[in-house]
Amino acid sequence: MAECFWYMKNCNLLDQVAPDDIAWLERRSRMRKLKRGEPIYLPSQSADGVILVASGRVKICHSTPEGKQAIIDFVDAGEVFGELALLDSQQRDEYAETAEKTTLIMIPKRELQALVRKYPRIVISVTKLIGLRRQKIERRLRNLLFRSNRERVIHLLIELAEKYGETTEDGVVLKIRLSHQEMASVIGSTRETVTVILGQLQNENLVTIARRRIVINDLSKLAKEVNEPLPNVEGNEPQPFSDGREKTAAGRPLQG
Amino acid sequence: MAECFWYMKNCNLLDQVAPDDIAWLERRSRMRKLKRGEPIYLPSQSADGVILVASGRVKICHSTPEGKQAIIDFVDAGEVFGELALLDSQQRDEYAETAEKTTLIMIPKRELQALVRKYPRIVISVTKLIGLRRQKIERRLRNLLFRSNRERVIHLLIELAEKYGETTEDGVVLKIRLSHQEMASVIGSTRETVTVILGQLQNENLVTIARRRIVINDLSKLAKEVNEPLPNVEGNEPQPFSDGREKTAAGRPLQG
DNA sequence: CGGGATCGGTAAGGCAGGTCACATTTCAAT
DNA sequence: ATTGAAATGTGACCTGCCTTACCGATCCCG
Repeated sequence: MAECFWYMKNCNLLDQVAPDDIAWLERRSRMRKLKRGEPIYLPSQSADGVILVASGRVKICHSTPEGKQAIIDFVDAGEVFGELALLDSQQRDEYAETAEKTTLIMIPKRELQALVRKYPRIVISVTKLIGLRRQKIERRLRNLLFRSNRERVIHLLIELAEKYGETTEDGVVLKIRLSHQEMASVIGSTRETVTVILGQLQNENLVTIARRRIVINDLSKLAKEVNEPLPNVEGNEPQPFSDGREKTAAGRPLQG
Repeated sequence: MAECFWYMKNCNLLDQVAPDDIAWLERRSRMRKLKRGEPIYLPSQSADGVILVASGRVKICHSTPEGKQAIIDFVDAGEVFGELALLDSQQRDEYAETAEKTTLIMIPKRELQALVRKYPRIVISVTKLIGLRRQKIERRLRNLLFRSNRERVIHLLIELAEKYGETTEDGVVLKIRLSHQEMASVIGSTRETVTVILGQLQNENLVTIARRRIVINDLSKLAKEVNEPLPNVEGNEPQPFSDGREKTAAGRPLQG
């Protein structure tokens, strides 16, 4: 359980909390280790707390009546999800599953609320978190409405570059491995179409894919094609963090 | 300006604020009266505060490079928008325009922050507001991915019924007037397609449209077709408010 | 390191829905 | 009421992409 403590210390939501209190929270949380592709919660289950991803990666999904899987979001190590449970304990209407071997820490709502009483600042962090995720979703909505599948793929690549990209001499390397099927589930398309489009982008020398490793050779050309500004990517632009989990800056936004 | 005061009193975000403080806020806010179809802010403008819709209705939009208008959300009288400006003063990447003759109250960020210092509770209300909107957007995302245009139209009708519906003996009357073009802009389709689909739904006696007034004759059948639960509609189910602006309930969710 | 499962590539065929074009109706302002 | 503007209804055409089918490559776990 010492590792659990460490994970929680590294969660930006808790970075203003004294170690003693983290230890207290830790004792009241539950750790789960899951293999790839295992369900975490189902849509019918009521939300009973917040979940911290200690290691691995989680997919937030939704299934259409015809059985197609839509991926709403990915949650990486160090990030929390299910945070809307803090607002109302309604049923969730999405489900979550692991995208790879993953360790989770389940933090009960009740204990977190107690912590909030001691550290009111946490509310601000939570607000920021929810707001940033909302901006991300709004952006995805915009990038889907009226967009062709090629444009959707390009938008996705740009998003991935922002979150997982690292600039090298070859271009922007994406430090995430996604199957074509998963990409299709994100953009609302089919596996075959994604395959074809990625093939085209390779022929045009815009991207290079080898062994499930995506390298974007010409990010600015991609961005220009869909009228997006050139995003910040790690190892390039001055701004070091732009992936929605920057160091929370002691969340002064509403206070002054 | 007395009316301005009244509007602010009726905004659920401010319902815990003493009248004196509302008056103070009012003196520092600016009122704008706009005709239908006028721009409120453009994507390039930086966000400098929150905007309260005193009367009328506002559209939050986004334009694709090809000039198609996507409608992200409607904001009705009594609701605020631009609230993400409180989190970070980034540029907005959407624009807002009036959907009809509208009166707005522009509340500067600075003054609202001062008010937050006196009423920390407001943060909770803001969090709830942002969270509810996020749930709404996530739902729209789900309802667009992998859905045919017919299904999208039906999902839209159900959403409208929840927010604007009133149950009568004829069925659910939608107290909002939308053009086919506007509906198309919401679901990412074209005006012609929406026309055809609404015509089909009329032939199937699912809806009746007369003089831009939409009446849903068989909401449960519509809901069943897209595997949605039957929504609460004003004048029918026990729960009186379910439109995302319920009386805020002094927002106890994070406090215990 | 071997073998089953998952993933990637390709092609033919069909259809939902976008585009264009035009007629008619309804709305709102004078 | 009059009239120009906006919204609606409808059809022909065409294309993007979904569907189905199949096969080779790659991965992963025992």
